[in-house]
Amino acid sequence: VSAPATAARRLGREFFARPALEVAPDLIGCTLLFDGVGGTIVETEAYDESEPACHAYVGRTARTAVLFGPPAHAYVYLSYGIHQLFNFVCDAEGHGAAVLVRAIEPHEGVHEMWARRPAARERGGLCSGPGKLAQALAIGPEHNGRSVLAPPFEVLARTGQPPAIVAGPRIGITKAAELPWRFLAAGNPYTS
DNA sequence: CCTGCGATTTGCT
DNA sequence: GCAAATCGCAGGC
Repeated sequence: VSAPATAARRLGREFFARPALEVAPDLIGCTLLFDGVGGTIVETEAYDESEPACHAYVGRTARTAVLFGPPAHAYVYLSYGIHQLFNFVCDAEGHGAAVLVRAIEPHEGVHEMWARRPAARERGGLCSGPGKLAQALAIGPEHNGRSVLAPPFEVLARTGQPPAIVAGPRIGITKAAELPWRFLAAGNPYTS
């Protein structure tokens, strides 16, 4: 992937300055790179302050401040005391919303991913889950609040035809579990 | 292959 | 004090 070719595909702030429910399916098929390591986004979930599964539901706190900040920034937090989860902050500044990236199809820097995730048994397990993804790309709490429009982040628009997308309920939540706000690339084997 | 459980920390009640 | 946007391993079939 040459630098001039990727520069033209780079997503801008306006892409993320929309409701998370619009951004989440639009991200399927886009490319996420962190320090040159990453691949094609194949699974996302939308979260919005209007529903209780979203951390922003409780209002602005020290933890959720980033969610209410400007869009196109990273929201990274610790889940179950062990796993880092990476989200794109979405919607207008002042509105708490985000899209969780749950899985990518590995393309760039696959060797680094294997080094960081020796527990993965096959290529399909490198980035097939939000915790795995953050570990494979070496995204951590130090990146919370960072802009995704500048290095080490690089987010690229898809090329070619839009992929087939299927929606379903979000994973691992107990509140608002009925909302079909999870989006997957149809038939893709690199999902969680 | 599939199911069940422990890990480990933070934020909010 | 407890629940949490998960993962990997052990053990059983």
